[in-house]
Amino acid sequence: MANGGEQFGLAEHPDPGCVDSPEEPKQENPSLTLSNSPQTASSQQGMGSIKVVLHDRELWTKFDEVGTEMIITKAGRRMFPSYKVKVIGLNPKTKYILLMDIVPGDDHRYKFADNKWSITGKAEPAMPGRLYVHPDSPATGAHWSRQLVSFQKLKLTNNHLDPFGHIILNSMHKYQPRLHIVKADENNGFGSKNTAFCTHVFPETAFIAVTSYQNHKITQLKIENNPFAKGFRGSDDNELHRMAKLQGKDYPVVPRSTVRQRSCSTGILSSGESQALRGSPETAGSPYSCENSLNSTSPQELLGAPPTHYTLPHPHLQPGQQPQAYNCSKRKAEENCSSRNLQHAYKKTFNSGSPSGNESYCHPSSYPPPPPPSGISSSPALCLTDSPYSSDMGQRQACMFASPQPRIDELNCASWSYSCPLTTAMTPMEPYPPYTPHPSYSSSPQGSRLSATTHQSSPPLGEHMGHDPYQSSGPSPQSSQNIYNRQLSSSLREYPRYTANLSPPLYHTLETHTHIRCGVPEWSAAS
DNA sequence: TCTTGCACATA
DNA sequence: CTATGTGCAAG
Repeated sequence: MANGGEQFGLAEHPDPGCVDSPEEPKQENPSLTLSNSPQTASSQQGMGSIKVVLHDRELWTKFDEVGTEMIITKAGRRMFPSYKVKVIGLNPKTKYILLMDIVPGDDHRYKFADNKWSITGKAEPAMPGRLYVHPDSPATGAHWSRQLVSFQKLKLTNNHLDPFGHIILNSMHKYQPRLHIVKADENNGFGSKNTAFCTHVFPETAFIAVTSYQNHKITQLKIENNPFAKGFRGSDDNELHRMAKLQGKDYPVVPRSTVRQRSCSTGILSSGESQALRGSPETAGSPYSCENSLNSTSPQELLGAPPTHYTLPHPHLQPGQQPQAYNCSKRKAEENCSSRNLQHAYKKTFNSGSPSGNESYCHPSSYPPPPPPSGISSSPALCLTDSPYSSDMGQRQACMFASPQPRIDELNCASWSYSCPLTTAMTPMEPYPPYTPHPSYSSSPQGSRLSATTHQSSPPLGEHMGHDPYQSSGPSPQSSQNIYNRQLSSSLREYPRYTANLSPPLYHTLETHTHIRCGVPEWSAAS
């Protein structure tokens, strides 16, 4: 993000067709899915035609230009702007699970000094990532398409022992939210082999987690745009009154009607000084997405799944990226991706290199991925299973898992994270210590919500990206980004023990190591 | 840096 | 009305 300016600077559209243009009137950025391999499984799966548009992209862009910060608290704090998307192209009758996770944007620790963000060291070991399953999941394509899909209730916490299923993050670290759409059709249940899913990343939603705001510009943007912070808005007069009140003086309050909010306007940022300048309209568009469908059934395979770690392209750095979606469908490892299979398919980013480049990645599903050289790859996998718990029998649980990294810390994390049942199964396969399953907490009555953990590891940034480049042929994405895929496990298993625990709200966490790299060296915020 | 209680806001 | 989400400032 922050760094922005770069990416946007020019908005070139690499693909005409694909993306949204910067100027689009609204914020819709269609993600494009383009499918690379339409005919492949993906198309069959129907995941290839899915487009995701980030709602209120302009607002996100305003924050991003300054260097978005999200407060994290022990109790859990919502994100603002809220992550809401419009999903297009789903099969109306097919059921899907929509979920989010938030992965490290890089492996740096940041500090805010001299009115700007800079790297101050290496990131802490990633916390176990958790998944936030949209409460409506699973639901039909018709349902999801009917209105905006809001992840507004998702909460962020800095409590590594959080019992509520909130997404755990480290303060002063950069993160990238991701949206995953998993096909949950009955005929294609999680357990089945062909579970397909696609991932969408909007680079403009990247942020640095903080316990208190660092950049005053961000504070102002939050106050101006978040209805719950309306109490802090006000005309100057109001400000004075408010201040006075705080000091114990009670003066009549002036109507603050005058708040100045800006609408989200134009893509250009208004904030006057936006610093960076990224004006990038482009981002809006679509994220890159990839689809996958897996066949692998065995846990092992799952585990073995390719590490998908992908790194994100630096969004920020690259100028004109256009959002595009990539689809990768992998049925079998052999198929599409097979060649690719590099074992790890991951996307690489080239940030520096090609401005417009984008890549998509496919992951081979079937091969166990050799760990990336750097060792850091992350390979999250998704697994879905039907859960008995869900209110609806049919509900499924979704979990992401990835092979853990060898790190101790992570291991530890794993221990406290809730693990998905599948995990267990998988564990054996994994190179690293297994996850221990943990009871899930349920917070919501409905069961629809699951949380999983993903472990993130931090890879060496630069390097591992490079390695295998597997690039996708696709068009280059612009703003949104990439996607990676992972496998889904087909097995449906039930784990009795979990059952009990899983109460209605199911939170499952699995660990996955994923690491996204956005490489931005610095976010400069600007200013 | 982070936590806590507060006033003020939404829903 | 209640419950909950905000940033602030004090600790």
